[in-house]
Amino acid sequence: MDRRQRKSREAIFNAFSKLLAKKDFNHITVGEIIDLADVGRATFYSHFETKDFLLKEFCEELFCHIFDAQNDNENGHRHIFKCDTKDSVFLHLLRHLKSDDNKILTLLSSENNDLFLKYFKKGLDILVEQHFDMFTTEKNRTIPKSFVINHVSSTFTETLKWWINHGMKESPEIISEYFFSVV
Amino acid sequence: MDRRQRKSREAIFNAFSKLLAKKDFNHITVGEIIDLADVGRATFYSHFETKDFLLKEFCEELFCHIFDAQNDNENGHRHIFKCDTKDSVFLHLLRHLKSDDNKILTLLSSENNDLFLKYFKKGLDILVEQHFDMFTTEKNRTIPKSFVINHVSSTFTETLKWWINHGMKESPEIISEYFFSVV
DNA sequence: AATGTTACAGAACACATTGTTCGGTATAAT
DNA sequence: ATTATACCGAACAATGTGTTCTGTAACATT
Repeated sequence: MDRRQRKSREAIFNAFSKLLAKKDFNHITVGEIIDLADVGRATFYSHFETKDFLLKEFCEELFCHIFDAQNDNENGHRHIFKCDTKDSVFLHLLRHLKSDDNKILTLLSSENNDLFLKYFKKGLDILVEQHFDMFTTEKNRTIPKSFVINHVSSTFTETLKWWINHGMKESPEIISEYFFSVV
Repeated sequence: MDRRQRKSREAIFNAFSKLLAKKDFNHITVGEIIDLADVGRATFYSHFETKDFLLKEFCEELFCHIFDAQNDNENGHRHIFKCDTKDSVFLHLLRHLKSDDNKILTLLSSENNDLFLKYFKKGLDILVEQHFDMFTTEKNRTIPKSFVINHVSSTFTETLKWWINHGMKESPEIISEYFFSVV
Protein backbone atom coordinates (compact mmCIF):
# COMPACT_ATOMS: atom_id res chain seq x y z
CA MET A 1 0.00 0.00 0.00
CA ASP A 2 1.15 3.48 -0.85
CA ARG A 3 2.78 5.29 2.04
CA ARG A 4 0.47 8.27 1.52
CA GLN A 5 -2.54 6.02 1.74
CA ARG A 6 -1.28 4.42 4.92
CA LYS A 7 -0.63 7.80 6.49
CA SER A 8 -4.08 9.12 5.66
CA ARG A 9 -5.79 5.95 6.82
CA GLU A 10 -3.79 5.98 10.03
CA ALA A 11 -4.57 9.64 10.65
CA ILE A 12 -8.27 9.06 10.14
CA PHE A 13 -8.29 6.06 12.44
CA ASN A 14 -6.47 7.97 15.13
CA ALA A 15 -8.79 10.92 14.94
CA PHE A 16 -11.78 8.62 14.92
CA SER A 17 -10.48 6.79 17.95
CA LYS A 18 -10.00 9.99 19.90
CA LEU A 19 -13.48 11.17 19.06
CA LEU A 20 -15.04 7.85 19.97
CA ALA A 21 -13.52 8.09 23.42
CA LYS A 22 -15.35 11.36 23.95
CA LYS A 23 -18.52 11.39 21.90
CA ASP A 24 -21.40 9.21 20.88
CA PHE A 25 -20.74 7.69 17.48
CA ASN A 26 -23.93 9.07 15.95
CA HIS A 27 -22.98 12.58 16.95
CA ILE A 28 -19.54 12.46 15.40
CA THR A 29 -19.44 14.22 12.04
CA VAL A 30 -17.18 13.59 9.10
CA GLY A 31 -16.16 17.22 9.41
CA GLU A 32 -14.82 16.66 12.90
CA ILE A 33 -12.92 13.58 11.82
CA ILE A 34 -11.16 15.21 8.88
CA ASP A 35 -10.39 18.32 10.89
CA LEU A 36 -8.73 16.29 13.62
CA ALA A 37 -7.05 13.97 11.15
CA ASP A 38 -6.02 16.95 9.06
CA VAL A 39 -6.97 15.40 5.75
CA GLY A 40 -9.16 16.66 2.94
CA ARG A 41 -12.79 15.81 2.65
CA ALA A 42 -12.32 14.02 -0.66
CA THR A 43 -9.54 11.97 0.88
CA PHE A 44 -11.85 10.67 3.55
CA TYR A 45 -14.44 9.55 1.06
CA SER A 46 -11.85 7.95 -1.15
CA HIS A 47 -10.92 5.74 1.80
CA PHE A 48 -14.33 5.06 3.32
CA GLU A 49 -17.68 4.96 1.63
CA THR A 50 -19.48 6.29 4.71
CA LYS A 51 -18.96 6.82 8.41
CA ASP A 52 -20.52 3.42 9.06
CA PHE A 53 -17.93 1.70 6.92
CA LEU A 54 -15.21 3.54 8.78
CA LEU A 55 -16.54 2.11 12.02
CA LYS A 56 -16.72 -1.35 10.56
CA GLU A 57 -13.17 -1.31 9.25
CA PHE A 58 -11.92 0.31 12.41
CA CYS A 59 -13.39 -2.44 14.56
CA GLU A 60 -12.27 -5.21 12.28
CA GLU A 61 -8.72 -3.96 12.24
CA LEU A 62 -8.66 -3.44 15.98
CA PHE A 63 -10.15 -6.73 17.08
CA CYS A 64 -8.75 -8.96 14.38
CA HIS A 65 -5.40 -7.62 15.42
CA ILE A 66 -5.97 -8.58 19.00
CA PHE A 67 -7.70 -11.88 18.61
CA ASP A 68 -5.35 -12.99 15.94
CA ALA A 69 -3.00 -15.58 17.29
CA GLN A 70 -0.66 -15.62 14.32
CA ASN A 71 1.70 -12.82 15.27
CA ASP A 72 2.91 -14.45 18.45
CA ASN A 73 6.32 -15.79 19.20
CA GLU A 74 8.16 -13.05 17.33
CA ASN A 75 6.89 -9.79 18.73
CA GLY A 76 7.29 -8.98 22.36
CA HIS A 77 3.71 -8.90 23.47
CA ARG A 78 1.43 -8.56 20.52
CA HIS A 79 -0.42 -11.75 21.40
CA ILE A 80 -3.05 -12.14 24.02
CA PHE A 81 -4.48 -15.56 23.91
CA LYS A 82 -1.99 -18.11 22.82
CA CYS A 83 -0.03 -18.06 26.00
CA ASP A 84 1.30 -21.28 27.41
CA THR A 85 -0.29 -21.03 30.82
CA LYS A 86 -3.23 -23.12 29.81
CA ASP A 87 -5.34 -22.60 32.88
CA SER A 88 -5.68 -18.85 32.77
CA VAL A 89 -6.36 -17.60 29.29
CA PHE A 90 -9.10 -15.45 30.66
CA LEU A 91 -7.06 -14.15 33.53
CA HIS A 92 -4.33 -13.34 31.06
CA LEU A 93 -6.80 -11.43 28.94
CA LEU A 94 -7.98 -9.45 31.96
CA ARG A 95 -4.42 -8.48 32.82
CA HIS A 96 -3.80 -7.30 29.29
CA LEU A 97 -6.98 -5.28 29.30
CA LYS A 98 -6.18 -3.64 32.61
CA SER A 99 -2.90 -2.36 31.22
CA ASP A 100 -4.88 -1.17 28.18
CA ASP A 101 -2.21 -2.17 25.72
CA ASN A 102 -4.36 -1.68 22.71
CA LYS A 103 -6.46 1.26 23.80
CA ILE A 104 -9.37 -1.14 23.79
CA LEU A 105 -10.26 -0.50 27.37
CA THR A 106 -10.71 3.17 26.61
CA LEU A 107 -13.22 2.30 23.93
CA LEU A 108 -14.93 -0.33 26.04
CA SER A 109 -15.34 2.27 28.77
CA SER A 110 -16.64 4.96 26.49
CA GLU A 111 -20.16 5.99 25.72
CA ASN A 112 -19.98 3.69 22.72
CA ASN A 113 -19.06 0.57 24.65
CA ASP A 114 -22.03 -1.33 23.25
CA LEU A 115 -20.56 -0.95 19.79
CA PHE A 116 -17.28 -2.49 20.75
CA LEU A 117 -18.50 -5.09 23.18
CA LYS A 118 -20.38 -6.59 20.26
CA TYR A 119 -17.18 -6.98 18.29
CA PHE A 120 -15.29 -8.07 21.37
CA LYS A 121 -17.77 -10.83 22.02
CA LYS A 122 -17.53 -12.02 18.45
CA GLY A 123 -13.83 -12.64 18.89
CA LEU A 124 -14.44 -14.19 22.26
CA ASP A 125 -16.84 -16.75 20.84
CA ILE A 126 -14.02 -18.24 18.82
CA LEU A 127 -11.71 -18.31 21.81
CA VAL A 128 -14.30 -20.04 23.97
CA GLU A 129 -14.91 -22.61 21.30
CA GLN A 130 -11.20 -23.41 21.32
CA HIS A 131 -11.30 -23.96 25.05
CA PHE A 132 -14.68 -25.60 25.04
CA ASP A 133 -13.73 -28.63 27.15
CA MET A 134 -13.05 -26.28 30.02
CA PHE A 135 -16.75 -25.56 30.32
CA THR A 136 -18.41 -28.89 29.72
CA THR A 137 -19.95 -30.45 32.78
CA GLU A 138 -22.42 -33.28 33.36
CA LYS A 139 -25.12 -30.69 33.67
CA ASN A 140 -24.88 -29.05 30.32
CA ARG A 141 -24.24 -32.04 28.09
CA THR A 142 -27.81 -31.94 26.87
CA ILE A 143 -27.63 -28.26 26.04
CA PRO A 144 -26.75 -27.16 22.50
CA LYS A 145 -23.09 -26.34 22.09
CA SER A 146 -23.75 -22.93 20.56
CA PHE A 147 -25.84 -22.05 23.58
CA VAL A 148 -23.04 -22.90 25.98
CA ILE A 149 -20.45 -21.06 23.96
CA ASN A 150 -22.64 -18.02 23.79
CA HIS A 151 -23.30 -18.21 27.49
CA VAL A 152 -19.64 -18.40 28.44
CA SER A 153 -18.48 -15.62 26.19
CA SER A 154 -21.35 -13.34 27.08
CA THR A 155 -20.76 -14.00 30.76
CA PHE A 156 -17.16 -12.99 30.31
CA THR A 157 -18.18 -9.90 28.42
CA GLU A 158 -20.67 -8.97 31.11
CA THR A 159 -18.09 -9.61 33.78
CA LEU A 160 -15.77 -7.24 32.02
CA LYS A 161 -18.50 -4.67 31.67
CA TRP A 162 -19.33 -4.95 35.36
CA TRP A 163 -15.68 -4.54 36.23
CA ILE A 164 -15.37 -1.41 34.15
CA ASN A 165 -18.62 0.11 35.42
CA HIS A 166 -17.50 -0.41 38.99
CA GLY A 167 -14.25 1.42 38.54
CA MET A 168 -11.99 -1.60 38.08
CA LYS A 169 -11.10 -1.60 41.72
CA GLU A 170 -10.69 -5.37 41.88
CA SER A 171 -7.59 -7.16 40.69
CA PRO A 172 -7.74 -9.26 37.54
CA GLU A 173 -7.32 -12.32 39.75
CA ILE A 174 -10.43 -11.57 41.76
CA ILE A 175 -12.47 -10.87 38.64
CA SER A 176 -11.26 -14.10 37.15
CA GLU A 177 -12.47 -15.89 40.28
CA TYR A 178 -15.88 -14.28 40.02
CA PHE A 179 -16.10 -15.33 36.42
CA PHE A 180 -15.24 -18.96 37.06
CA SER A 181 -17.55 -19.12 40.05
CA VAL A 182 -20.65 -18.34 38.08
CA VAL A 183 -19.84 -19.92 34.76
CA MET B 1 -53.90 15.12 28.57
CA ASP B 2 -55.64 16.65 25.58
CA ARG B 3 -57.14 14.09 23.24
CA ARG B 4 -55.37 15.66 20.28
CA GLN B 5 -52.06 15.38 22.07
CA ARG B 6 -52.67 11.75 22.86
CA LYS B 7 -53.59 10.99 19.28
CA SER B 8 -50.51 12.68 17.87
CA ARG B 9 -48.24 11.05 20.39
CA GLU B 10 -49.80 7.68 19.69
CA ALA B 11 -49.49 8.14 15.93
CA ILE B 12 -45.83 9.08 16.23
CA PHE B 13 -45.09 6.10 18.46
CA ASN B 14 -46.85 3.74 16.08
CA ALA B 15 -45.02 5.06 13.06
CA PHE B 16 -41.74 4.95 14.93
CA SER B 17 -42.38 1.39 15.99
CA LYS B 18 -43.09 0.27 12.45
CA LEU B 19 -39.96 1.92 11.17
CA LEU B 20 -37.82 0.45 13.92
CA ALA B 21 -38.95 -3.01 12.89
CA LYS B 22 -37.58 -2.38 9.42
CA LYS B 23 -34.71 0.06 9.62
CA ASP B 24 -31.69 0.92 11.65
CA PHE B 25 -32.50 3.66 14.13
CA ASN B 26 -29.77 5.96 12.89
CA HIS B 27 -31.10 5.80 9.36
CA ILE B 28 -34.64 6.70 10.29
CA THR B 29 -35.39 10.35 9.57
CA VAL B 30 -37.87 12.64 11.23
CA GLY B 31 -39.37 13.12 7.79
CA GLU B 32 -40.18 9.44 7.50
CA ILE B 33 -41.74 9.38 10.93
CA ILE B 34 -44.06 12.31 10.40
CA ASP B 35 -45.03 11.08 6.96
CA LEU B 36 -46.05 7.70 8.30
CA ALA B 37 -47.62 9.18 11.41
CA ASP B 38 -49.32 11.79 9.25
CA VAL B 39 -48.58 14.69 11.54
CA GLY B 40 -46.96 18.04 10.87
CA ARG B 41 -43.30 18.66 11.38
CA ALA B 42 -43.93 21.29 14.03
CA THR B 43 -46.14 18.83 15.89
CA PHE B 44 -43.36 16.32 16.12
CA TYR B 45 -40.97 18.82 17.60
CA SER B 46 -43.56 20.09 20.04
CA HIS B 47 -43.75 16.56 21.42
CA PHE B 48 -40.12 15.48 21.26
CA GLU B 49 -37.03 17.58 21.48
CA THR B 50 -35.07 15.28 19.16
CA LYS B 51 -35.21 11.80 17.68
CA ASP B 52 -33.10 10.56 20.57
CA PHE B 53 -35.65 11.75 23.09
CA LEU B 54 -38.37 10.02 21.11
CA LEU B 55 -36.46 6.77 21.44
CA LYS B 56 -35.96 7.33 25.12
CA GLU B 57 -39.61 8.02 25.84
CA PHE B 58 -40.69 5.22 23.55
CA CYS B 59 -38.57 2.70 25.42
CA GLU B 60 -39.53 3.99 28.81
CA GLU B 61 -43.20 3.79 28.03
CA LEU B 62 -42.88 0.35 26.51
CA PHE B 63 -40.79 -1.29 29.19
CA CYS B 64 -42.16 0.48 32.19
CA HIS B 65 -45.52 -0.65 30.99
CA ILE B 66 -44.40 -4.23 30.87
CA PHE B 67 -42.24 -4.43 33.92
CA ASP B 68 -44.67 -2.51 35.98
CA ALA B 69 -46.45 -4.82 38.35
CA GLN B 70 -49.06 -2.32 39.42
CA ASN B 71 -51.70 -2.82 36.74
CA ASP B 72 -52.28 -6.49 37.49
CA ASN B 73 -55.37 -8.05 38.96
CA GLU B 74 -57.79 -5.88 37.05
CA ASN B 75 -56.88 -6.17 33.38
CA GLY B 76 -56.97 -9.51 31.64
CA HIS B 77 -53.31 -10.01 30.92
CA ARG B 78 -51.49 -6.75 31.24
CA HIS B 79 -49.15 -8.17 33.85
CA ILE B 80 -46.18 -10.36 33.25
CA PHE B 81 -44.32 -10.88 36.42
CA LYS B 82 -46.49 -10.83 39.44
CA CYS B 83 -48.05 -14.19 38.75
CA ASP B 84 -48.73 -16.56 41.58
CA THR B 85 -46.77 -19.49 40.21
CA LYS B 86 -43.69 -18.60 42.16
CA ASP B 87 -41.33 -21.09 40.62
CA SER B 88 -41.54 -19.97 37.01
CA VAL B 89 -41.47 -16.23 36.70
CA PHE B 90 -38.93 -16.59 33.96
CA LEU B 91 -40.82 -19.31 32.18
CA HIS B 92 -43.88 -17.15 32.36
CA LEU B 93 -41.99 -14.27 30.83
CA LEU B 94 -40.78 -16.47 28.00
CA ARG B 95 -44.32 -17.61 27.24
CA HIS B 96 -45.51 -14.04 27.13
CA LEU B 97 -42.69 -13.05 24.85
CA LYS B 98 -43.33 -15.92 22.48
CA SER B 99 -46.90 -14.76 21.98
CA ASP B 100 -45.49 -11.28 21.42
CA ASP B 101 -48.24 -9.59 23.38
CA ASN B 102 -46.56 -6.27 23.46
CA LYS B 103 -44.82 -6.23 20.11
CA ILE B 104 -41.61 -6.38 22.07
CA LEU B 105 -40.41 -9.50 20.38
CA THR B 106 -40.62 -7.77 17.03
CA LEU B 107 -38.35 -5.05 18.32
CA LEU B 108 -36.01 -7.46 20.08
CA SER B 109 -35.67 -9.35 16.80
CA SER B 110 -35.07 -6.27 14.70
CA GLU B 111 -31.86 -4.73 13.55
CA ASN B 112 -32.06 -2.48 16.59
CA ASN B 113 -32.26 -5.26 19.15
CA ASP B 114 -29.23 -3.92 21.01
CA LEU B 115 -31.13 -0.77 21.76
CA PHE B 116 -34.03 -2.60 23.32
CA LEU B 117 -32.14 -5.38 25.01
CA LYS B 118 -30.42 -2.68 27.01
CA TYR B 119 -33.74 -1.39 28.30
CA PHE B 120 -35.04 -4.90 28.72
CA LYS B 121 -32.12 -5.82 30.88
CA LYS B 122 -32.60 -2.76 33.02
CA GLY B 123 -36.10 -3.91 33.93
CA LEU B 124 -34.84 -7.41 34.42
CA ASP B 125 -32.27 -6.31 36.97
CA ILE B 126 -35.04 -5.20 39.27
CA LEU B 127 -36.94 -8.43 38.79
CA VAL B 128 -33.89 -10.53 39.56
CA GLU B 129 -33.21 -8.54 42.68
CA GLN B 130 -36.72 -9.33 43.88
CA HIS B 131 -36.11 -13.03 43.37
CA PHE B 132 -32.55 -12.90 44.55
CA ASP B 133 -32.77 -15.82 46.97
CA MET B 134 -33.47 -18.08 44.04
CA PHE B 135 -29.92 -17.63 42.84
CA THR B 136 -27.86 -17.63 45.99
CA THR B 137 -25.73 -20.71 46.48
CA GLU B 138 -22.81 -21.59 48.74
CA LYS B 139 -20.53 -20.82 45.83
CA ASN B 140 -21.40 -17.24 45.20
CA ARG B 141 -21.81 -15.96 48.74
CA THR B 142 -18.46 -14.22 48.56
CA ILE B 143 -19.31 -12.54 45.30
CA PRO B 144 -20.76 -9.00 45.33
CA LYS B 145 -24.52 -8.98 45.09
CA SER B 146 -24.58 -6.57 42.18
CA PHE B 147 -22.31 -8.89 40.25
CA VAL B 148 -24.64 -11.85 40.74
CA ILE B 149 -27.71 -9.84 39.83
CA ASN B 150 -26.04 -8.57 36.72
CA HIS B 151 -24.93 -12.06 35.82
CA VAL B 152 -28.37 -13.57 36.17
CA SER B 153 -30.21 -10.90 34.26
CA SER B 154 -27.64 -10.75 31.50
CA THR B 155 -27.69 -14.52 31.22
CA PHE B 156 -31.42 -14.39 30.79
CA THR B 157 -31.10 -11.63 28.23
CA GLU B 158 -28.49 -13.60 26.33
CA THR B 159 -30.62 -16.71 26.52
CA LEU B 160 -33.45 -14.78 25.00
CA LYS B 161 -31.20 -13.39 22.32
CA TRP B 162 -29.91 -16.85 21.50
CA TRP B 163 -33.47 -18.14 21.29
CA ILE B 164 -34.47 -15.39 18.89
CA ASN B 165 -31.38 -15.73 16.72
CA HIS B 166 -31.97 -19.46 16.38
CA GLY B 167 -35.50 -19.05 15.13
CA MET B 168 -37.29 -19.72 18.40
CA LYS B 169 -37.77 -23.36 17.53
CA GLU B 170 -37.56 -24.52 21.13
CA SER B 171 -40.48 -24.31 23.53
CA PRO B 172 -40.38 -21.80 26.36
CA GLU B 173 -40.09 -24.74 28.74
CA ILE B 174 -36.90 -26.00 27.10
CA ILE B 175 -35.38 -22.54 27.05
CA SER B 176 -36.25 -22.11 30.69
CA GLU B 177 -34.43 -25.36 31.40
CA TYR B 178 -31.36 -24.18 29.52
CA PHE B 179 -31.41 -20.99 31.48
CA PHE B 180 -31.62 -22.63 34.88
CA SER B 181 -28.98 -25.18 33.95
CA VAL B 182 -26.30 -22.62 33.37
CA VAL B 183 -27.20 -19.97 35.87
C1' DA C 1 16.74 11.77 -14.27
C1' DA C 2 12.52 11.69 -17.01
C1' DT C 3 8.36 9.28 -17.26
C1' DG C 4 3.54 8.31 -16.14
C1' DT C 5 0.62 7.17 -12.17
C1' DT C 6 -1.73 8.00 -8.07
C1' DA C 7 -3.07 10.21 -3.74
C1' DC C 8 -3.61 14.40 -2.06
C1' DA C 9 -5.61 19.43 -0.60
C1' DG C 10 -8.90 22.73 -1.16
C1' DA C 11 -12.85 24.54 -2.70
C1' DA C 12 -17.20 24.42 -4.69
C1' DC C 13 -21.36 21.98 -5.32
C1' DA C 14 -26.22 19.78 -5.01
C1' DC C 15 -28.69 17.55 -1.86
C1' DA C 16 -30.85 15.78 2.40
C1' DT C 17 -31.87 16.48 7.20
C1' DT C 18 -32.51 19.14 11.22
C1' DG C 19 -34.84 22.16 14.20
C1' DT C 20 -37.39 26.79 14.31
C1' DT C 21 -40.89 30.16 13.21
C1' DC C 22 -45.25 31.89 11.76
C1' DG C 23 -50.22 32.70 10.51
C1' DG C 24 -54.37 30.48 9.98
C1' DT C 25 -57.64 26.69 11.40
C1' DA C 26 -59.86 23.14 13.98
C1' DT C 27 -60.66 21.05 18.37
C1' DA C 28 -61.04 21.15 23.26
C1' DA C 29 -62.14 23.18 27.89
C1' DT C 30 -64.81 26.85 30.66
C1' DA D 1 -69.92 31.90 23.35
C1' DT D 2 -65.38 32.47 24.84
C1' DT D 3 -60.93 31.48 25.53
C1' DA D 4 -57.11 28.39 25.15
C1' DT D 5 -54.24 25.31 22.77
C1' DA D 6 -52.89 21.76 19.65
C1' DC D 7 -52.67 21.39 15.07
C1' DC D 8 -51.25 21.95 9.85
C1' DG D 9 -48.49 23.58 6.25
C1' DA D 10 -45.16 26.12 4.51
C1' DA D 11 -41.14 28.54 4.71
C1' DC D 12 -36.72 29.12 6.82
C1' DA D 13 -31.58 29.05 8.27
C1' DA D 14 -28.18 26.00 9.62
C1' DT D 15 -25.79 21.94 9.42
C1' DG D 16 -24.16 17.64 7.51
C1' DT D 17 -23.46 14.46 3.48
C1' DG D 18 -21.34 12.83 -0.48
C1' DT D 19 -19.55 14.24 -5.23
C1' DT D 20 -16.82 16.68 -8.48
C1' DC D 21 -13.30 19.53 -10.02
C1' DT D 22 -8.27 21.59 -10.56
C1' DG D 23 -3.75 21.87 -9.57
C1' DT D 24 0.12 19.88 -6.88
C1' DA D 25 3.15 16.77 -4.61
C1' DA D 26 4.57 12.11 -3.68
C1' DC D 27 5.32 7.73 -5.60
C1' DA D 28 6.82 3.90 -8.88
C1' DT D 29 9.14 2.51 -13.16
C1' DT D 30 12.52 2.80 -16.43
